[in-house]
Amino acid sequence: MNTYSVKATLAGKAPAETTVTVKGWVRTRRDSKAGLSFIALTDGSCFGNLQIVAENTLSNYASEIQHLTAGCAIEADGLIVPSQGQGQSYEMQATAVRVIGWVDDPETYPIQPKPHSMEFLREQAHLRARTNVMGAVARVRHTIAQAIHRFFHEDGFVWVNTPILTASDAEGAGEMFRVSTLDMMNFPRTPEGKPDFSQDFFGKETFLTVSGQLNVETYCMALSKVYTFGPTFRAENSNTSRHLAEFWMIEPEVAFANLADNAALAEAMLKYVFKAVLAERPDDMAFFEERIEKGVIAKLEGMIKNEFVRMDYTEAVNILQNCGHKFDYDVSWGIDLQSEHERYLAEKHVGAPVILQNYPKDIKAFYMRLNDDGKTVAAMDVLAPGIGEIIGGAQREERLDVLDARMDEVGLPKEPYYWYRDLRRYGTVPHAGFGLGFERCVAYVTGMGNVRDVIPFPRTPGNVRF
RNA sequence: UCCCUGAUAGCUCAGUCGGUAGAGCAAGUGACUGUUAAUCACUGGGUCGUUGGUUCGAGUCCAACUCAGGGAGCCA
Repeated sequence: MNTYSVKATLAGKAPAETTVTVKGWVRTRRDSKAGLSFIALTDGSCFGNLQIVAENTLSNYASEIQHLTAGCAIEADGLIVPSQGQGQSYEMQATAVRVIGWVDDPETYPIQPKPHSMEFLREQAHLRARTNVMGAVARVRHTIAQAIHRFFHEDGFVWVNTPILTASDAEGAGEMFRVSTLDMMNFPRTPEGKPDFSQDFFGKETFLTVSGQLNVETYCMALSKVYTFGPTFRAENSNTSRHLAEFWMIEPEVAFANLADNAALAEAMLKYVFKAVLAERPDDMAFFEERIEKGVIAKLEGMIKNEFVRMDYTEAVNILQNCGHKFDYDVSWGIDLQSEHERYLAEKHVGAPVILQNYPKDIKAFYMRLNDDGKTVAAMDVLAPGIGEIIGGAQREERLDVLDARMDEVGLPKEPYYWYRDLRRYGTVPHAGFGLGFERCVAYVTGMGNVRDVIPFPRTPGNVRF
């Protein structure tokens, strides 16, 4: 007997007049004393449930079927037929229902057929995948990841796996997690009494990566179009809906490209992703539209249709200074824009994503390319309404003398970066890239308000339980 | 890390002026001629986050701590 997914049966892909098998978990059970029960079955293959009609003529009707509760695992055999009731295309007329796994103590089973708060579900991270929301998030997350790989692949990019362990202790992107095999109770010490990392596993102090960018630039200088897609770690004590200690990041890097090319790539990539989600996951998006964020679908359609606004930092400062809006923090040229400023630009002034470009060099990283004005660098941030900075990127400084001057200015030692500087000594070319926070992207697409709810097992300060 | 708010049944919450604990959903039992997070009736279910303090008496007032949420900073 052939097994069919819930998705296939609802799409009418199961053969008519043939007994098939479905397998999954009970969402709800409704009884009718007409002598039958309705079981809503999910197997995660799509948003919808398959309705299984089980009549009291089944041998285990009273003993088992009437005791099924949310979460029970079952297999059912039967005919897939057009539904006699409203609300679903097809349903199964069951000839057998086998219970594979009961729910122990249904009263305390956390996942009940009712609304749960996201905070509660976060405490039940091992069970929350069984909910409508998390199932929909998981499928959309997968769709986005696949779309990103497809977008780059179709455009001739090569996926480069940059290292997760790194000895660069000054990548400048944030606090880092140390990785060590030294005995923390009794570690070897230098004459100065500090930990002697020369006796550690790698012979020097080692961390988890905060960015694959510097590494991926080396492959960019050989393969022209490359990107990373992998986990990233930041030991910042950030407690917000947009930060995780462990998150996934996509970092394309393109040779012979400038800032305008970079912005165009970011825009094309986001549009490609949004189109893919709307096309491939209409069921899940309809759910997000109804229960999570009214208007998400129109939001994405608008992003696909309209050109992203490009705006120079200097212009943004002028707008903010003359808009008449009272900000908690005053705006002047040279400051790092506050969340309230970015939000005003994206949400009020433009009402759509904005690509802010050419920031003052003093508030940006050392590797960003110095513009001819000597004051700004070719950096860009993509600000999305509602979530803020979703992408940060730049054209890189390809001129060794300028890069060295910048490193001196910032006070970075050259020796650890000799390999990064070598890229500028041997066949250097203009190049540019950006970083996309994967969870921020998933949150934006689904309308979910917290990145902790779009990653299966969020890691945040004080939370590494599951 | 800073500011604000919160923690009461399995879940979501109410709980007045300090006077001895409530609802809805879920669960159990029963009713109901195909239901759509069904409906109706009944039943069981509580260390009021932790510790200490004030008081004859604390879910309620005070302090500290823990955790969570919103905002900020840092950033993706």
